[in-house]
Amino acid sequence: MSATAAPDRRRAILDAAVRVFARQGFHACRVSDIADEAGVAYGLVYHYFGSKDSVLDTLFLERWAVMLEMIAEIDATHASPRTKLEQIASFIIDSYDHDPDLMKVIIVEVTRAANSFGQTHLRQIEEAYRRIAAIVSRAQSDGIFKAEIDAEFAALTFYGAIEQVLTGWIFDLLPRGQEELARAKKLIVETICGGLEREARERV
Amino acid sequence: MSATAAPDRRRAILDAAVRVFARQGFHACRVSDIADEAGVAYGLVYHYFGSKDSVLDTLFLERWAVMLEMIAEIDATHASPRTKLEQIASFIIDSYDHDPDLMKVIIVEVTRAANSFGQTHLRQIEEAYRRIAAIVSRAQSDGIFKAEIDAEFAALTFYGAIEQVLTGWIFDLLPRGQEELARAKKLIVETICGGLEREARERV
Amino acid sequence: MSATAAPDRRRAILDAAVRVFARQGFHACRVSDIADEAGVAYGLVYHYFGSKDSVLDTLFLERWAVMLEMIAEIDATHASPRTKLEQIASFIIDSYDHDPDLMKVIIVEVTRAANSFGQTHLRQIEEAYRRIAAIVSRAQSDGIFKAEIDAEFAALTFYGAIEQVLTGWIFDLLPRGQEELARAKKLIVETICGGLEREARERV
Amino acid sequence: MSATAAPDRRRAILDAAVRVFARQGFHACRVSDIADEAGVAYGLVYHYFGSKDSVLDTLFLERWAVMLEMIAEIDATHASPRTKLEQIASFIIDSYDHDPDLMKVIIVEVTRAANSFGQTHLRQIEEAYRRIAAIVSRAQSDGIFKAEIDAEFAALTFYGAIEQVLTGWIFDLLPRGQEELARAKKLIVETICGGLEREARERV
DNA sequence: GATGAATGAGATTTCATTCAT
DNA sequence: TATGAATGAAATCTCATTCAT
Repeated sequence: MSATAAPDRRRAILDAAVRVFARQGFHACRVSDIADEAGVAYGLVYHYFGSKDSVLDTLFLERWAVMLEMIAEIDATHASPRTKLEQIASFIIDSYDHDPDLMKVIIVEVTRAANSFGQTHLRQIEEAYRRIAAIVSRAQSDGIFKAEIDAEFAALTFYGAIEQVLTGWIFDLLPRGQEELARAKKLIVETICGGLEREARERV
Repeated sequence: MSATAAPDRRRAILDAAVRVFARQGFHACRVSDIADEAGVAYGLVYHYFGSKDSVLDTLFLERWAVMLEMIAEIDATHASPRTKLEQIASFIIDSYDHDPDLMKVIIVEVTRAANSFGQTHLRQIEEAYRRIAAIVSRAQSDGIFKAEIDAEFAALTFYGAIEQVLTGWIFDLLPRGQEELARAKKLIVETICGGLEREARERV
Repeated sequence: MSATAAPDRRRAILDAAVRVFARQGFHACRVSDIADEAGVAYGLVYHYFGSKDSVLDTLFLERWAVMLEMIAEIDATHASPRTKLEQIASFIIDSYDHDPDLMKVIIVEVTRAANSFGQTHLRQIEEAYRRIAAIVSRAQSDGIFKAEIDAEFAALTFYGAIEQVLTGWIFDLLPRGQEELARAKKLIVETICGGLEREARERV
Repeated sequence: MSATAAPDRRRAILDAAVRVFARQGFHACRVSDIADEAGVAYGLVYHYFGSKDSVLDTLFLERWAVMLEMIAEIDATHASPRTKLEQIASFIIDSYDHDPDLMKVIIVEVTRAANSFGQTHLRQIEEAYRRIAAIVSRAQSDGIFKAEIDAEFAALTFYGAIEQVLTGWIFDLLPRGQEELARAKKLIVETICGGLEREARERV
């Protein structure tokens, strides 16, 4: 660590891009908006990144790598399947809590626009599903999860539920406070693992 | 009424737009692509629609109205909550089966980009959640669904699961045949209503 | 005169055009604006007039012919030169009083934009100057007007003064009431014929 | 300071615009015509000016500011009212002599189209009238000009006369040589100040 | 590394005009 | 006469990207 902290302009550009993309949307913003927000010259964006797309790519890839790594770590523990899923949901929701703009950009501009973004992103996203599916799959082998629901399918359902709840917060369709976030972690997993229905014997 | 129906150019433009949006994406396509696909002159798109956005708007609003109507009808029956949810899932999946391009456009370009599209769309989307939530809510009052999971929240989870599965098909992350579609209807509902976990007493 | 007055659509279009041109300007208005204002279908404008330009042409030519005729009539009388000029100024100002929109259109869109409009208009406008110049010229021969000011030149000055005053009213740079209009007739002529300066012998 | 002055592209665009506007008219020319004439890329026009309108605005405002300044300076001297008016007429005619294209653009496209151009321009134009009116007004207080002709009114008349003569040159309705220009300066003022009529005692 | 003027392809949109009915 | 859907050339403006300094 040096006394004169060199200003990391590259980082500044990425951070500024998050704010700008979140505020205006990827398509609606101009490269100059990013430069202005970062307080750097126009051309510097092109010094560090080859294109506007590349800025978004970098943002996504950086963050998604962390998520993949995290899922792997969680899966390596000896926790129960439900606990593992809860940890994954927790991680994603905490990510949103910590940097809502970044998560908004990733969900709204990348995950949901996989169209425009080449196969690279799709493969990354798929990898996350695969890792979640692996957890489900093992739980099925262990007789903890029902065998009749495809693991891949269950993974999509699980991730889709989380993403939709995040989308609800992002677009103000759902109240969003510390308490709600904490509750959401439990409820998503309770819904997906335990189901909405009360067990037959519980019913009045 | 004549045997040879007058060509409805407005309709032709809308139908062409679905194909073009699905193929190239809303942002990547030009208005001339739509006109070419529809076999009409450039300006006619602007004769019937004020702008490129407005074409997408119309497409979404048209289809979404059908969905809202359908949910209302389903809710008006005396079926069980699980059956109602299954009918909703069936309808959406059948919609995809019947016109995958249109559903792709609605999911990829509108639902997931609610950002760019004003509050109008958000309100429409919200209305669908609300209607699903109403079904859940009643099931809770009736003691069929667990009371501890907010109905709004459950609705989001349910819809998110369906949308993600559709996204899986759209982006070829999931096999997509008649059998898969039929299975998906059951499985999504089984996951959300019954949960992934086997009931305790079933476990070995 | 018939009991069922046939609606003169051609006239209606011309009258509507005056209002629309005055309100929005020739370039800023669309042919459909004229049709709407006239309460006729789009294509009818093209039935009666070959083009948008032609509508303006017709308006100008119609009115300008009246003015040329009027100048000729005035010149044919035995009134004094000053009286003749005063009658011309009166006629123009009365025209404005009677139909300010039409005069606005003629001054703002034609007279002052002679550029865009071919030589036809220029020749018409020139003819008016020539007729005024003839009056001045004769007054010079008769020893009533100073001989050292070219008649052509004096005509331009005279007409320019009137047009500028009209412009002042049109753009609200000058108060515009019945009294002002009446006063203007006198003052323009007094300025041009008598001059702004008091005669030497009158000065204190 | 280098011998080879850096090319001022912004200036080049403005100068090119004058030529193009004068030649083709503001509405009839395209932005690309300006860029071509200036020898710069299309987009540079938009880099320096927000719009085509803004190019014309800049041209007008630049020149008009010079004129307002000049009137103020002339009025600050102790010359006679007639001399002051003659200096103003001289300045305007010299401006035309020096850059006929620019004056054509200002007269034909702005002054005479005050319609399209917001109130900003109208206020500028009005200010010129006001300054001329102030000169007249003082001459009236001093007993040199007739009191019965409103100063505002006289200013309009005076300016209108000059503008119409310029228009005569612009549209080739009047011969235009060095001699004619010099004569015009005298004659306009002689007309407006001294009047067209010979004084009674001079008449035969 | 850093700057921002310069480039120009390409997009949306407008609207005068045509024409089948 | 009268209609207005249909046409498509042309215009403005945007903005990602390049590049000389």
